[in-house]
Amino acid sequence: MLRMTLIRKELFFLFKKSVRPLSANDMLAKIKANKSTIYREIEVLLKSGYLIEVDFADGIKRYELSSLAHHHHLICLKCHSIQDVTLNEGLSKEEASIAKTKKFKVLKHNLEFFGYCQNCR
Amino acid sequence: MLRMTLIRKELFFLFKKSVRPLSANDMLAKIKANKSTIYREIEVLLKSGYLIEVDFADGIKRYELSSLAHHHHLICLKCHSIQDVTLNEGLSKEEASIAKTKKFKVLKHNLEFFGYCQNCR
DNA sequence: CTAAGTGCAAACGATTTGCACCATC
DNA sequence: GATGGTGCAAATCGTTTGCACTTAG
Repeated sequence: MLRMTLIRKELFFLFKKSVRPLSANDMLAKIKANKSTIYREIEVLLKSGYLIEVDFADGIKRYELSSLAHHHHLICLKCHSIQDVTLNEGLSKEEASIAKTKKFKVLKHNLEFFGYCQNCR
Repeated sequence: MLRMTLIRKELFFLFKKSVRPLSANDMLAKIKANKSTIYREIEVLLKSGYLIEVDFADGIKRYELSSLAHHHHLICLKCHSIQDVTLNEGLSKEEASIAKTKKFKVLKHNLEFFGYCQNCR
C-alpha cells in the first residue's frame, strides 16, 4: 500500500544523509512539496514505522529514521549543535523498577540532554 | 521587583495544590485572567525561578513548582494519568560519562516515561 | 480503474505582541 | 508617580483539514 512516489523517495534520501532529526520545516526547505503533503507524509511514515518522533522540548516535532540504534541527543543551548549519545547502561533497570514499584508498563521514554558543547562551554 | 498581585497569588496557590504539571490552558480554566497575562506570568515565574518547564512531547508546554524534588513522570497513554517517579540512581553517572567522552556540559535533561498505568494495562 | 498521493486555501490551537489602561510599591 | 501588571485584539507559527485533481500499481 506504500507507493514509491518521488517525494517519498526524496524524503528517505534526506533522512538517510541527515545527521540530525528533521522538522516539517526542515523537510520543506529541502524538498519541493506542499506543506500538507509533508505533514501527511510524516504521518504515514510514522504509522508504517519508518520514522520515530524525537522531542527537543521546544514545541517543534522532529523525526529520524527508526532504523537507527536507540540513542539520545546532546543539544547545545548556544550553537544548537546536536550530538548523539548511547547510554552505557540504558534505562532498562529503571524501567524494570518502575514496572515493579509503580505497576506501570513503560512502552517508551523520552530522554534528551541540554547544555554546552565542547566549543561553547 | 516581583509584585504580589492577586493573579500571581492565585497561581502560586493553584500550583501548590496541583498534583500534575499545568499548561497555560489549565491555568486559564482555573483563574480568571486574560490569556496574555497568563503567558506573561509564566514567563516571569520561569525567569525568576519559581517554575520549571516539563515536556510531555505533545506540543503543549507544562509547568510545575521548581521547589519540588527532581523527579520524572509516568504518563499513561490511555487515561492520561500522571505519576511521579524519582529514579534510584538518577542520571548523574551518565552525565559524568557524557562530560568525559563527549566533552559536553550537561545543564539539564528531559526524561519522561510513557506507557500504561496499573488500571489501563 | 481505483486507491493512494498531492496542492491549495482555509481553519486551528497554542503562544506572542502592540498598545492603552491600571495598580502596586 | 514610575515600574510592573493587565486586558483586548490582532498577529504569528506549527500543524490540520476539506476538497478537487493527479498518479502509481
